[in-house]
Amino acid sequence: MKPTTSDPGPPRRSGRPLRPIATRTLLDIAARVFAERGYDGASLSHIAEQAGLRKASLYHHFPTKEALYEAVMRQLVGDLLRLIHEADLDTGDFATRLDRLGALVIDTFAERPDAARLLVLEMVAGGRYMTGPGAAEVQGTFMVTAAFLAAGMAAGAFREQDPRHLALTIAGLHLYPFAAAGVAGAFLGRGLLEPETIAERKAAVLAHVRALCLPGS
Amino acid sequence: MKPTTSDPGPPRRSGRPLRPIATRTLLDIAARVFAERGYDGASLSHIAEQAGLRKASLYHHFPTKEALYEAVMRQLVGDLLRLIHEADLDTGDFATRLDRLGALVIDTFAERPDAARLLVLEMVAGGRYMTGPGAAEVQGTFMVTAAFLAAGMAAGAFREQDPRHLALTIAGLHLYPFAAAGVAGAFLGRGLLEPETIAERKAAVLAHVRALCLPGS
DNA sequence: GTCTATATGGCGATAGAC
DNA sequence: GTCTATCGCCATATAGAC
Repeated sequence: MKPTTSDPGPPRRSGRPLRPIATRTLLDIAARVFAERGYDGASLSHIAEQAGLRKASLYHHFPTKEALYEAVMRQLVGDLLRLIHEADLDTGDFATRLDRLGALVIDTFAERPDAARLLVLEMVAGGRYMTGPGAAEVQGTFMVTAAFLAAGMAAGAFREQDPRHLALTIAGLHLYPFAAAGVAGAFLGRGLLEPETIAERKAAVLAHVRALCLPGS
Repeated sequence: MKPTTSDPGPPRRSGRPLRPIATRTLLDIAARVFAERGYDGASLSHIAEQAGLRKASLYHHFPTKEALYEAVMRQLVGDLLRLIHEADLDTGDFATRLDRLGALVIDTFAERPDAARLLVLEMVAGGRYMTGPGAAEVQGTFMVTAAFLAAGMAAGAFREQDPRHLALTIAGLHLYPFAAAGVAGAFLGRGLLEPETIAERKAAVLAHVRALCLPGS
């Protein structure tokens, strides 16, 4: 039945690269798949397929699935922290800095839809990265945020309240709708990531954060 | 060391029940495991082990893993919706009803830590249940919330704003800290589910929601 | 740097004894 | 209603050709 000689198999001949792939490209594709299906639900076969190569070829770039995932998370968190540092959040009055930070976060999640999903999946279910290499970064980000809010209160610019719970609340109202973009979009009747919806959401979030922080009008 | 005579294999001899398990107990255990590891990460072996029986025995209670998961989600959503209906949220002025609803949600998540995790995991990653039997319930809950907020605005009790984005924000500030209870507790320096922390969080959330909804002090 | 082919293990699910 | 035993499949990971 089968040609007994060689039968090179279904897809294509072996041999040379044809089209080598950049590790950075691989990371972006893997990030998308991990964000869509979670760590356990994302198979290397599927990631490889999305990247246009074979599962075994992934092992040339990363030694294990865990290592690939950790690289994805490391790059994501690194990008986000760099972004925050580049925006100068130390100038201007407290209300202005509040607006700038909020707009920056919304724009970032709008441009990288996987970011909120990956972060929330990590914090909720996994801790594959956060309980480990990323723990310090996450705790640090919360601490910095709480410190900023406390400073605003001490300066009399923000209403007096528990800065840690305020930080948790602000994180939640930012992260959740983008992490659950599908559900949110269905509720809004229009994709959350469409430009008009993004603009709506940004205006709403800035107003919400102001209402939470600034003294009564 | 061990009685050498029979050595019936690792766990215990075959045969009769010894201790039959209630399906409701099984659902609670499965809910905990699904909440901790996600759908794909939760193996039937592990669920069975937690329940004190063998993997194959689960198939007497549920025909497939999907069916078990759907039963878990159905019970969870049912419990939550029943709870909301039992609390009479149609009496009192708008500010009071806002407080009652907030306190109810916090108390619920405090008592059932898996609830927020499962809901967020569903909305973020899966949609195994929500894109299907549960879609209507979730959308309906958002609609009802938005309608309540809009009614408060029309009555002049709440500040005029987009009720849909306000509903998303309130959902996020409620859900996220409980869904990410581990991260939140590490940041707060004390477990989020300890009674003192719960009381703190409840007071903060009620104040936050009031600040978002009520006109400037 | 990508491929084919394969090793090994855990998964969901089934059969049938007790 | 639970058990032991097993099936078939797909997962991660490895070996080695080109």
